[in-house]
Amino acid sequence: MIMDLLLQKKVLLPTIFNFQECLWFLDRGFDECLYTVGRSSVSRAVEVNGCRYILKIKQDKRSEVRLLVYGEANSLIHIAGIQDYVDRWLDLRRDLSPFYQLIEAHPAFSYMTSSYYGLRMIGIPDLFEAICWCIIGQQINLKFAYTLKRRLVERYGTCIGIDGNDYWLFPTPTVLRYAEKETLRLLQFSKQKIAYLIQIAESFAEGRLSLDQCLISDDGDRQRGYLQSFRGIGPWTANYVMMKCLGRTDCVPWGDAGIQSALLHHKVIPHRRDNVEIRAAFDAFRGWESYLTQYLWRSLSSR
DNA sequence: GCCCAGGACTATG
DNA sequence: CATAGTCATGGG
Repeated sequence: MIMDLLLQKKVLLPTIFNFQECLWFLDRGFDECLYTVGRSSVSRAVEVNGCRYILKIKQDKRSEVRLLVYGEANSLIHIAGIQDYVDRWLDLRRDLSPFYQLIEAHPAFSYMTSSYYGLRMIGIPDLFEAICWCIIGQQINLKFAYTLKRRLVERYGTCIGIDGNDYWLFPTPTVLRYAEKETLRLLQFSKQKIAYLIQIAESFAEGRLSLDQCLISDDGDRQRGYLQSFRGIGPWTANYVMMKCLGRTDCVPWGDAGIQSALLHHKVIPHRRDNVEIRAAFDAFRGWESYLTQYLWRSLSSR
């Protein structure tokens, strides 16, 4: 496939924003297979309205951020959908000032407003990808989770090459629902996770599970209830998806091992699995729990 | 060898 | 309702 530069435009940035900080979180030293982080850019393949593109988001010397869209020559450009994808990926339509006021006032976390200044919620705009990523990552260490994701993507996803670089699209529900269980076992997925992934893929393919249905109601409890009605989606996954994909700022993936580690490091809780103390820690961030979670996860990796 | 990983589900009291 | 057992494998 020959990809041409179809469009180039300036990205409208919110006030509290630092592209380098976002880039750093996007990379974090893990073996990410769905995008490539460079010194001042990030690139990935996306599918919007059935058309495939390569997106490159790049910061230039004047620290302006530009979006470059590559695609097949003379193909349609679904710019609204692409823009929406980018906005949701880096949470660009959010005013973070209320969150910064809260965190600035916190004795243990106030340093984050300068150390991590401008870090946005790094989202997973595609719901199917978000849910699958959660199931993959349940109860295993992150490094192994990235290994499993790469195996899944390289076996069932779609590769798009441009300028000698390969970009991968996450597998579609239509493909994954017919994946052979024995093959997935060879890729070292557990039987449980194989069953979850295939059932989730079926639910998407048959229209029972979709972003639109998640967003029928704005009510968090309803969204959680809907998501948790699918096998493989528990409280942790539902809340993770609500913050990373549905754009909610008020969710906590309760039970998350990373949150426990971060709160322990900050001496905010005395020991892991102290649910009372953990809830108390989030109490001061009502409405912005998702962002506190994001910043706590950020604190787990150091430069 | 042991315990923990960015959990969820089932069985049992 | 609360708790224990199960799943899988890599990493420290």
